[in-house]
Amino acid sequence: MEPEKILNISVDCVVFGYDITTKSLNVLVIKRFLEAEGKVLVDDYVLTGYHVYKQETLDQTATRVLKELTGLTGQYKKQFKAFGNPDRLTNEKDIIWIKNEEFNLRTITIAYYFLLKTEDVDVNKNKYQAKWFPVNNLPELGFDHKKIIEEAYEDLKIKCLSEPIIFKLLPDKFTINEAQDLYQSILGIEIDNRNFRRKLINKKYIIALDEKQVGVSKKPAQLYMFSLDLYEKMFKKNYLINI
Amino acid sequence: MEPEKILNISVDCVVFGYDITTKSLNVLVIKRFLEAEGKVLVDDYVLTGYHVYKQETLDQTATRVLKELTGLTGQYKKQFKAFGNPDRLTNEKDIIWIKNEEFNLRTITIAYYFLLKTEDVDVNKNKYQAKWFPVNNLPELGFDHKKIIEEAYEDLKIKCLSEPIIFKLLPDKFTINEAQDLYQSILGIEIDNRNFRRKLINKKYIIALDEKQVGVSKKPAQLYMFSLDLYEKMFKKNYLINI
DNA sequence: CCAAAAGTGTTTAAGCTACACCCATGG
DNA sequence: CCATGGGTGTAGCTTAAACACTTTTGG
Repeated sequence: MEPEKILNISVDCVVFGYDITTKSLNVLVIKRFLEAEGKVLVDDYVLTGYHVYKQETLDQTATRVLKELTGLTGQYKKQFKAFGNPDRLTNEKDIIWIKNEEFNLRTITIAYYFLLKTEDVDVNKNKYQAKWFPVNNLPELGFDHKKIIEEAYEDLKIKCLSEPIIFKLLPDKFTINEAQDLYQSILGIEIDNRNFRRKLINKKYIIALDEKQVGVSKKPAQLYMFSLDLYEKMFKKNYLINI
Repeated sequence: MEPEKILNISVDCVVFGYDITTKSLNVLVIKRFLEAEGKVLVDDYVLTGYHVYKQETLDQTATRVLKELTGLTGQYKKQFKAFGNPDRLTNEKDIIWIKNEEFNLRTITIAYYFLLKTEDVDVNKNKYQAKWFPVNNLPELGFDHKKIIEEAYEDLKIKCLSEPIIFKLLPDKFTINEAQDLYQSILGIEIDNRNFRRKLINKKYIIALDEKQVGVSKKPAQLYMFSLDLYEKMFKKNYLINI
């Protein structure tokens, strides 16, 4: 039996997945479709989310929602904002949709984002018809979910500059150029390869492995890994005022 | 008549006030006191907060709570986190207290912080018995409010390094040394006066006024102001990766 | 004239920016 | 042998960090 739900509080999850082959930062959304008397009433996408259970923390709700959607656990997650405007679920389509759901029209949602790799999710046999879209080319989205995604993306852009979270989006073993491509995708900028290389390789917590890429046509690149252990050991808060 | 409340969703406000004379970053809290049969049951402090009304945004709730407490409007505010652990209101004292209030035991709170000057609040004739405490020397606090304050403070520490929010804590006209003292209070560090001075004075949006301090014994210092207008005009996002 | 706080310069080191070509590999 | 992406070095400039004494003013 399902635990008791809090009907007016939900968690919504912005699942960011990086596709290393297409160099695309994507968001995982699910299909929302409803028809009646042969007419399509609702046909768009939404974020995955769910009510908070009476006996769980918000973090637990987020973890549960991600697992239900993707089967994954232990991924990087961050609570970034609560959305609670009175009109956030009151577009025409949303109201039609909510009629079919056990949903309070005045629901506040606590939004999280997750960082993972697109390849870790098997969207083909997904019961929610989950689908990846590039964060810069989103489909029509229900509720206020476009806004939620945009704010998650802004938070991610800022956070990736000061914390080593990009490695959550990369495979354990990656090349310098892959890391550069990722930054370029997230930030939408061009980075000088020589400067970026030097910067990364000089970090003691970026470890060159005794391994190179295999199975690539052309010159295989040196593989590196990120050591969270070393990062935390040498981490020193710097109070650089930069206003 | 009071608007309809959402009984399980509240907003709590961490009001930071800087006291320029004592160089202390303070938090405004209100008294919580209850006795029965001559015995003191509850005697501590809490943040100000209130239920969200059915027809208002979360930001509006926060603004309303601050106005109710201080009479002030238009102060800098930031929503920084939602707190929703199932056990966050279940300490012994909290349960006693909640019996007297129209409060759901499973309430989720959206926490905001405000930045202002202690002198802008008249605590003496405050009906909530509001009181300032240094953020590093807080009294006993009810609910999970100690944790909320600590997380607000952490957010403020990070944010003041990259955004010109300290000027919300200073008078319109301030001296360089006052700004330095403020940074030192917030961050708990010592800053070299010559380096700090040069840094600030070189900013085009820090404007030297044709005015000096008056009424001070000893040498009166040059007054400056912060121009938000100029700041925004010259603001250029820099994508410095610093991991 | 004295106490107190304001204000001032220089040197060194680190790190960012800009910039163009050769190399190694697999096919 | 060639196409492709991997990999490399330097010089100039900006900015941070470290450091101690003089000046101005009100009382």
